Amino acid sequence: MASSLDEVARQAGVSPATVSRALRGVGRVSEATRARVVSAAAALDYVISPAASSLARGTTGTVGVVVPYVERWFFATLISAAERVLREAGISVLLYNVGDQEGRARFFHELPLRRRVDAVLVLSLPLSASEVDLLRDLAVPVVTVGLDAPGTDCVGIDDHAAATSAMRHLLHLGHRDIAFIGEDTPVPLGFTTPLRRRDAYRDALHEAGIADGALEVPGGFTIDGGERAMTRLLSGHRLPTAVFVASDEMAFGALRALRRAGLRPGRDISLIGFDDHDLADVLDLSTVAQPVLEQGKAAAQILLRRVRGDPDEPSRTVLDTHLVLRGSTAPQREAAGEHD
Amino acid sequence: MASSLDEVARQAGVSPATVSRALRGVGRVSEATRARVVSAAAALDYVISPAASSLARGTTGTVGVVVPYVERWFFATLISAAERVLREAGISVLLYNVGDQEGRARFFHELPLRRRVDAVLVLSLPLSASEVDLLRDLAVPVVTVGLDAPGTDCVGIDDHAAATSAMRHLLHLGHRDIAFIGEDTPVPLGFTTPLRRRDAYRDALHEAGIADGALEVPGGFTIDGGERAMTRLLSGHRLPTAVFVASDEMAFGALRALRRAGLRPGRDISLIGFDDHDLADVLDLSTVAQPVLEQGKAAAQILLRRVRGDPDEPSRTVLDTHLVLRGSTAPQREAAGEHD
DNA sequence: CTGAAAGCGCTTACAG
DNA sequence: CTGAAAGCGCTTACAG
Repeated sequence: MASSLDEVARQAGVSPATVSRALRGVGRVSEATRARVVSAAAALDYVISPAASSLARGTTGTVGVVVPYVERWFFATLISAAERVLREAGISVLLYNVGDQEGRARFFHELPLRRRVDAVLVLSLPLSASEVDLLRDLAVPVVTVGLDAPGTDCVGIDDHAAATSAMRHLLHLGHRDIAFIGEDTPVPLGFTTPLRRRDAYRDALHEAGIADGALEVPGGFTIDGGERAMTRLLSGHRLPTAVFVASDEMAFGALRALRRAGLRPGRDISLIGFDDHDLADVLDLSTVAQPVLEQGKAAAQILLRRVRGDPDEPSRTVLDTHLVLRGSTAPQREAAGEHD
Repeated sequence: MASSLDEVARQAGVSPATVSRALRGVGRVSEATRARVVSAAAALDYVISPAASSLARGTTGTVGVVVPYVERWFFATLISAAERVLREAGISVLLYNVGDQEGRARFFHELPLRRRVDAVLVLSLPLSASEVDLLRDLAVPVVTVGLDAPGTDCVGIDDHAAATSAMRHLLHLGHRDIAFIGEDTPVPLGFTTPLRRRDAYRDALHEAGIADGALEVPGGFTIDGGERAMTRLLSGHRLPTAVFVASDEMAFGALRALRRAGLRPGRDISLIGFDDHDLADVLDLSTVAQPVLEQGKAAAQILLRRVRGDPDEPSRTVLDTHLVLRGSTAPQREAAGEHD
């Protein structure tokens, strides 16, 4: 097995150059010759050597996909959508999962992508300015999802508008005592998602004339973090009647905290999440739906265009979101919820 | 940028061969020479060309990870664990997500892995006999998780024993009318997981003297499939008092069906799943926990050993499972549940 | 310890 | 339309 192009050439009675052309469909090759080459290649079970081809051509037919947490639904779904588009285009996907600090530091230090890929897809991996520079030094197209990295093609949603719709929903239900579970730790440049959702929370309160009522708790965008945040809210001196949680997974954790406290979402306290996770429906969680598959797909398609040489200016693609109302949000009850 | 080994050689005043040796730490190179080479490489920001190196050496420093559904928690978690081990060992991971029929057919037809990887990791992708052969033709080590593919290193759990523990739990609680949601469609060779869990279900009933009480519904291992299956059970002429669901995600769907029917898990009907999904706790679902991260990690470590030339016979690694009891299972109530 | 040389398996102008 | 030749950037016996 593993016969070479030269063997195919010998078998077909032509030169290696002709085999190369015939098999890739480039240059002028007579139909008869092409047929001979193709059947010789088939007979020998010939497979091109990607390394040799890559060395000679200078491109790799491979892209790098960088992601912080494959194991989380959001990222796994993005990967799934992107990988599909790329695979169907005959492009291989190198996966780098670098959510933890050291993994990420090492990734940017060693940059295993160097000379290995034709393009890079960064999926909601917070990037510092110097990290953006490092990626740019790769000298290949970079497409990002959920970031604002200068010089890259950006795919995302309007986080502020989406979060605002969640807040308006709660306000329309009569809630005025609304808490926010999100992230307030300083985040790397360009990863504005948590901040935008928080700003929308603040702005909505402000707009409703209850700006001084802001109650924000960090949840770290994990299930456990969401649970801790909600537990903190439950043990605070002021119990909100509703909570806007910046991600569904944090909201799942919050639901667990409620269950443990014997409280029923919707009835005792309203909860709205963000994402429309696969399981939001199972948990009866109201949420802001964002098109995750579509974002992964769009990003991959842009990447394909870039790999094929599209010279346009960096693009910005903003996809739509919408509210999905379920049992976890309900009108504020007249009597209850007044703790202060 | 992208300087070559030759430039480093010139800069360091040595031959390319010496640079190659010095940088990779093979062969005899004097300390002084090595230092000169290293600093020249650093000064030139030299990065080896993977393609050239791979072509010259015949290995790729890359492994292929094949998986049916990245977007599902179980697979995403396996990937995460395996990718980490491999990345930390300096090995790149090519991801192939081929759950759908066509994608999978095309994958095995084109075998994009050929000449591209040093080894393959197959994560719970049902393989037919001919597919196993195709992988073997790759002539690289193959490690599998959750399969019984001959000639490969297998990592997994004892599905029969694990499922038996779930059944025993239900039987101990006094349930005798126990249904099973799993998969009964013919599955490809070697993917015995669904069958083993089903067999354990049947065997347990048999052992308990209620063999004629088997009630099996297919759920396709998806959330929606689980919901449909449970809905079917709920509309059947015989309502079980407990259900063993062969995966947590199907159980989540089943929970949704229960909620829609106004039934409460644990009180009205007992439910036990399989996996201990991240969200099983949030949903208060009793389940059989299997060590997913550990399986991914173990598989990757075996893969590493193989890549490094371990000539041992194919190995079989079986990891432990354990019951996790939560609110979705409860004792059979004396009066209720008698429908037939 | 170090270098010259061949070779890994393709691709691509350049001729014809 | 087809071929000879150089080149892509490493690695590895083989000498010394």
